[in-house]
Amino acid sequence: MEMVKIFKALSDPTRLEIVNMLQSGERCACVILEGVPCVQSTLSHHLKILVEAQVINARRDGKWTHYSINREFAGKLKEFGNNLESSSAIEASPDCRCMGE
Amino acid sequence: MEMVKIFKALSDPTRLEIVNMLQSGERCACVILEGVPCVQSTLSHHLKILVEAQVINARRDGKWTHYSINREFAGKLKEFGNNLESSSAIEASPDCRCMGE
DNA sequence: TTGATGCATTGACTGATATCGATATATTTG
DNA sequence: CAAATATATCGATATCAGTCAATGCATCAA
Repeated sequence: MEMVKIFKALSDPTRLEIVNMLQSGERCACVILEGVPCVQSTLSHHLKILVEAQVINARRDGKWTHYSINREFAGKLKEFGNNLESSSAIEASPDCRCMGE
Repeated sequence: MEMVKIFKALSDPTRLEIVNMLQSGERCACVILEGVPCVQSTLSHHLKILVEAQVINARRDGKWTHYSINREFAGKLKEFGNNLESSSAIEASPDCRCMGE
């Protein structure tokens, strides 16, 4: 269920764009806003979803909030990919019911 | 946009369950149905979304259709995770407008 | 060819989600 | 304190997505 929340957070073009933007380092919301095709309130909403899914971190600094990629999230996603890659090597389906007929 | 489609496909509990199921090898739809809390028509819908996102492969074999993890997808996801992990090491935000003030 | 089986498609319903404008809150500056 | 700035929240709306029952369409077996 945790991974569902992560994938849901990533399943929006604007939010994925935000994540890409943060790949070059921490950014505050006002700078992110300049690179995203929506108004401030919508951006705030997207950022909240990304934070709640623990995809990104929020760091409050006075007037500004700075956002960055969450390392643990990056690790989880990599692990998920690794597991998939090894399992996709399995071609047979020994215990598929259909096979026994 | 391709990754958005992939993440959208993975952002549903039932579909993620299907992907997990396929980690132990290829399965036909009738077997997948047994491990999933929905009726056959709904399952068919979910499988279609996963196939269209190229998350899984469909292999028709007479009456049955067998599904398996798509290797290329697994690679893409791993790569995405790798990129994130390296970029998340960057703590500074040298070109954030807010920093210069 | 007829009936049974596996899977796909359609249509209707419902709940979730993205979006925006307006407004609120918090912080800094004068 | 008042004005300005950065961000968050709220309320409304419109579109999207998940679910099911019913039905369609192949394929296989008798």
